[in-house]
Amino acid sequence: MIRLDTALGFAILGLLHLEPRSGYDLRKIFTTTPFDHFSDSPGAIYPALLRLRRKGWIRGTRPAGGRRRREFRLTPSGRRAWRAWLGRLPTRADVVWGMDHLMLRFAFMGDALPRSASLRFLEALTRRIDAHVADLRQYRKQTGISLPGRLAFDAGLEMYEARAQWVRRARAWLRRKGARS
Amino acid sequence: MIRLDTALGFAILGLLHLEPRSGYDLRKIFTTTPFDHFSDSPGAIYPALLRLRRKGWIRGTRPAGGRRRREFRLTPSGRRAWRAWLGRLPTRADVVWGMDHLMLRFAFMGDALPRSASLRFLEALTRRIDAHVADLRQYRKQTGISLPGRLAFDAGLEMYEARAQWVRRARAWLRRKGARS
DNA sequence: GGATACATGTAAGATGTTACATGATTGT
DNA sequence: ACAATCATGTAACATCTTACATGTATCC
Repeated sequence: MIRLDTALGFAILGLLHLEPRSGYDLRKIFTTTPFDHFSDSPGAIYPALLRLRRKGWIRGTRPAGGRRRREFRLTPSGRRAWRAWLGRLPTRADVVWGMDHLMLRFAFMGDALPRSASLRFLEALTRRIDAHVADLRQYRKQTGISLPGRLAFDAGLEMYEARAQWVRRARAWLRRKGARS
Repeated sequence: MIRLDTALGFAILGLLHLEPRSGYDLRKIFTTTPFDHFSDSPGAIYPALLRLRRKGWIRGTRPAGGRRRREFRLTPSGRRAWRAWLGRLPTRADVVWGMDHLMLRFAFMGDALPRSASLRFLEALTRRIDAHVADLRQYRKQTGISLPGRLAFDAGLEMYEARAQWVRRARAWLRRKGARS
């Protein structure tokens, strides 16, 4: 129904953009970091690295001999793909099905794009979230659900509202910090 | 790494528990409802129905002739599986990787289990979220990240805090409503 | 020399996506 | 008769999970 380009692929691209790393390094990051937890399993990461290599977005050192450390870094075309991904403004689909994605994008954005891009991103995100919250309220008014169902629904609604508040705060912070950086 | 029993399967089980439906009905629900959006594609739903049938959890009418409406309902063993799923208390893994799952479970719980089960569930959830928030704070203190990275991290943290607040409110509501139902 | 951490990968299987195929029923 | 909607399904492909297989470097 929606085409979210694969989260793991772009997370890897983002980490390799910061510095060259091996598959093992990536695994450690995914096991250690509490957020944006991607599969830390070799069965996900090594195939993902292979796919990125086949797309021409990364290239790795090729050490001679057995199983030895192999470091990957972005190619110019990989960097372009990465920036293109980061630069996309949030869509309704992103808000409904890929909020984690959006946060990942925002987190990486500061290192690769000008601050104005982050601000534009947050601005668009505010609008999308507000629109979605309005839709949900509309739905809630029209539809009868049981008490726990309603409570769970409201939990979802509140999460979007909390997110919207955070976006507004983040915009303010970014404007302030940006003014002196 | 973690074994989340498939969301779609249990969502279907939950909907069939409320009333018998066809695959087409389920698809319509998934396209129409704004929350807990599961794939509305026939390529997901019909195979899922087949799997549930093979597990012996649902059975369907078998209309003669071509492609005609086929209604599914839970078997006794399906009802047992369903209650067992609902009755599980939240784990740390649920909080980190499956919050949507948990909300789905809570939403369905009211129709199948006594109110005390919902209350126990929320109590356990509070403890789990609080523990996770403490972990995240700990991580944030120890780790240096860029400004947008930190902002995104804080967004995650705030979502958990908002969720924790909602849980406390939900418990209060449920206790109040329960007292007179 | 053995344990442990470093390091890369494959195989089997589950689930989901997109796109396609097909038939039945109802309204005009 | 035809279109729209109801209704069920398959095929090809991508991705992830679990479990396994294997080799290297370092420390004691």
